[in-house]
Amino acid sequence: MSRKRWRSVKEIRIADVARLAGVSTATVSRVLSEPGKVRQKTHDLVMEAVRHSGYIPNSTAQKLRTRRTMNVLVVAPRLTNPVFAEVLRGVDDELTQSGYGIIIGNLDNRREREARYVDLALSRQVDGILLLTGYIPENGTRDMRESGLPIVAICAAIEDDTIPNVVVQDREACRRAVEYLAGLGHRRFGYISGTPSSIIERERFQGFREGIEATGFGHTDYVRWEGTFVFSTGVAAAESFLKMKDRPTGIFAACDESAIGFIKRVREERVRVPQDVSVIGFDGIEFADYTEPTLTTFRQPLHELGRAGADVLMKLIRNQMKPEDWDVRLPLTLLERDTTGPVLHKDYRSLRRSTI
Amino acid sequence: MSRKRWRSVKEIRIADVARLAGVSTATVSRVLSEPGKVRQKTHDLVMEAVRHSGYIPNSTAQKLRTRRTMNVLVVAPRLTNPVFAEVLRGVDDELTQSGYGIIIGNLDNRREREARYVDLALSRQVDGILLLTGYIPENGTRDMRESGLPIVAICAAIEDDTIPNVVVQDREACRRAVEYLAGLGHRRFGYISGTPSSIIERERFQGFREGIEATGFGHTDYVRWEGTFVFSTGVAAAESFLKMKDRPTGIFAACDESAIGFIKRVREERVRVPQDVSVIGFDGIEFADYTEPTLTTFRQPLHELGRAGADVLMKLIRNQMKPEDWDVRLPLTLLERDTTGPVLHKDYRSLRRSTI
DNA sequence: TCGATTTTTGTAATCGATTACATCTTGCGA
DNA sequence: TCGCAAGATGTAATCGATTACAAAAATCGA
Repeated sequence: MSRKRWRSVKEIRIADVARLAGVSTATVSRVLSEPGKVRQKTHDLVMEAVRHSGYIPNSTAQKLRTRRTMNVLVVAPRLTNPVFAEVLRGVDDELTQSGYGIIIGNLDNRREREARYVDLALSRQVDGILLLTGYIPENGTRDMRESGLPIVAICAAIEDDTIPNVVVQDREACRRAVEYLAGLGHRRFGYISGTPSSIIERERFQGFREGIEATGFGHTDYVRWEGTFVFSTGVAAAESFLKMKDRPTGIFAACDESAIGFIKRVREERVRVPQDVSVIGFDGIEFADYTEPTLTTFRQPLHELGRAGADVLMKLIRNQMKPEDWDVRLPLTLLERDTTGPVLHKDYRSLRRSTI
Repeated sequence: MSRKRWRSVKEIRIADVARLAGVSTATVSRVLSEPGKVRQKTHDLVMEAVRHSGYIPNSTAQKLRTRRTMNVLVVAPRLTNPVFAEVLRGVDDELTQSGYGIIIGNLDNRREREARYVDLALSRQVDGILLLTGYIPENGTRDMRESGLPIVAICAAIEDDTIPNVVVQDREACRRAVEYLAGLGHRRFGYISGTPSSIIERERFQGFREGIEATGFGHTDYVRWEGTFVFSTGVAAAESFLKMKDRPTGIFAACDESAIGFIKRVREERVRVPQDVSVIGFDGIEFADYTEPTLTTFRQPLHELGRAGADVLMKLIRNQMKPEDWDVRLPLTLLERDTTGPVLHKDYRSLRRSTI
């Protein structure tokens, strides 16, 4: 098997172009980056040389000299999570348009991975940082703030005066979720949690509890199942649910995946959704519209969240930030679909008889 | 609202450390990158200065001098596709371990976006390229090969002697899919396609047809529904299916999403899966295990694919490539789940007798 | 046409590291 | 103690662009 070897491309430098056009490197540089500063005739001469030689500036040299890398670091807990993937898409849309590149920092839910990205920031490989983590990564000695680079938090808020937050109104939405279930007649609730240590989870649970209190039944009758933001958490919650005598009838899951896992498992045991138990999710991932029954959930404006976060970051990089733009909180939309419905039985005893 | 402004971090350069330690910059550089080349005493002196000053080398300057960027460009058709997200995870695992960073090139299914990444390659912002696209991106004038950088194709093969392919045995798997359905007694088949212009789709359809021919019934009795690699393609195929008089009983979808879309839609019309129609998908995304019924599908070793691709690329970058490693074709695994079953329909009773 | 002013272009310093080569130390054997 | 090789460190060139400043050319009015 004889393969061609990599073409060893002769690298064309700005000096080569200058020689070809019979001008200095300064002039070539100006033609390429300062429009209108060079006489038309010279300009054409240089452009001809550029075209002819196929010259493309070495971006590393540019970066060194200008101190701008035109790259942004995006740190996310897990890229295979459709929520982050979609946010990243929004970020990408916005940044690409302005000529910025994206370096991804995928933690894959392992915190030890964050150190690497702190170093990356400290060694000035990027002009700014987008955090989807809800906390400031550190490497044991130092944290990302010490890079002096602009940082913006998306998805999960960070409590730090120097860091703008671009997030959704989770807490309000979670409260509304409970109110919605209560409005359908539900009185006993279940909460399927996300990763307990995460800011997002804390916000959502807080909202859930506020909702419970707001129902005004004078008591907080709910079960809480702990887990992480994955399918299997819902399955585990379902196992626990199935063993209960007095099952809750209104379940709120902190993410769509666990809602889906829950539904799948309980249906296997012939529990009907929504007749026997109503389930409401959170996120609005595309997949939630393809389950059976289709999932009632709150849709996050994920793409918009990414765009807005990137926009704020770029303003910060360019020093065009106005204080009133700092914090953004986008609303969520309730998608009323088929996993929620009115309580059909006033008394749990009769419910059980009719189901089994 | 008074916010703290970004700390203006004073940048510490190698010269500062050298002065602090009372040595030359050359020595500092050697301490940091050539272990054992500097006398222990000097070494400790320098390290103390480094620690004390919190020095981290400016990576842009390093890149310029060493001509190594330690970055890799990964071009993918669409990042919100769970298949690519998972492959990217594998790539990330492997590259991160070796100190490489990832710059993402998300085409978002829009080919006009590829130009940007060609320029990025030509301006030497990366040391190598991983293509998940199945073709060589170009910017109108030049294509990525002209960067002279090592390129590796994953997921979708590229026919170019200079580019190693790290892919799966799609064609074989697709053939087996048909054989599997045929083995269950199916004689009329349906094929739900992916994006027709993509290499992946062509490979899979080719395999499907080979499978049909291999059944040896002397005819090719199948319907083909065109679409792209998304849920809605399956829904559209289902609409067409539902209108047919002589419906096929064995459906093969070129990806899990469209299989899921198909199943959801036909079940809405009380078509039973697998009693009335068997469906088999392709990819093995996590979600396929949470549908109802759970989806029979071929699992791609996605994570492994990413790792292997990254591994080949790094070998190429380091010039350690042995020709026999060039092409990798990983096998797929059939996950027999609940959307496939024997033909039950009475018209086929005779067939069943003869086959089973 | 001349000189002053403005515009265009060139020269060389600069960004911050690495590294070839030169020079200085050290260690060791005679 | 001296000489020489090996080892450690320093000096300065280098990577490839941008840009401050200097110099040259063009423009314009008198």
